[in-house]
Amino acid sequence: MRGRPESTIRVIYRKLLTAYGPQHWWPADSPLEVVIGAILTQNTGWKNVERAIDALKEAGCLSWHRLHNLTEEKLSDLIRSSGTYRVKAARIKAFVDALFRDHAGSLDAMLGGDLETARKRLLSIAGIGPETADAILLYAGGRLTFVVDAYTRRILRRHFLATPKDDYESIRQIFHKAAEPQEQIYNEYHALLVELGKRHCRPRAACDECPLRHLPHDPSL
DNA sequence: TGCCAGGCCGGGT
DNA sequence: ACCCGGCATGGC
Repeated sequence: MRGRPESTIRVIYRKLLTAYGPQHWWPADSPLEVVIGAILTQNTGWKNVERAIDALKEAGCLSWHRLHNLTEEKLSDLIRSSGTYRVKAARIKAFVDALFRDHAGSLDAMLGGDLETARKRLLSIAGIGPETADAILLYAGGRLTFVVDAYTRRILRRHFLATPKDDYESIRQIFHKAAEPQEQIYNEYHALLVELGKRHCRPRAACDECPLRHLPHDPSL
């Protein structure tokens, strides 16, 4: 007796995990580093972000209180290597300000409680959009919310699981409905999609070794 | 040597 | 409701 066919979303997860193995995300030593990294990596390669985090570490500024007391100008200097550094300094400041103003400096408090409520709190901070909010909730807070990035959208379109008119929320719901609802799975799945994206969803990338090449897809997407 | 990266915001149609 | 430019460094 055959059960209901496994959804393509689950098949993709299995294939990626087999091909690449566990990714051990988020690449950070603490929830604080996850938050800072999530903001710094906006439209920026991770290498540049690592440098900026190293500089913050070197300067002894990787604590909420230190960040809170640092001037925005000084902060922007330290994170220069991550690009768009004035914008990002303001965004980190806005986050830290909200953390102390509304949650007495407790990240657990900020990320706790009802999920959608916590998510809306983050989205109300200037510079925290849906992807950054979900990354913080999942990787710093251990909350069950799927992170959708540009690679994820592109991969789903390639495999006819989404169309160009599907927005962030609709793609997020595709995963919430089809993937196994476990934090560990969401954690690994997003990381695996990024790995796939880096290897096969860039200009000049070859598809002949793509782990998903045997699934129905449109190579031109 | 250009083009691009694990977005987000604000202004113009 | 979309669409687009700005933000900016370092890697490939």
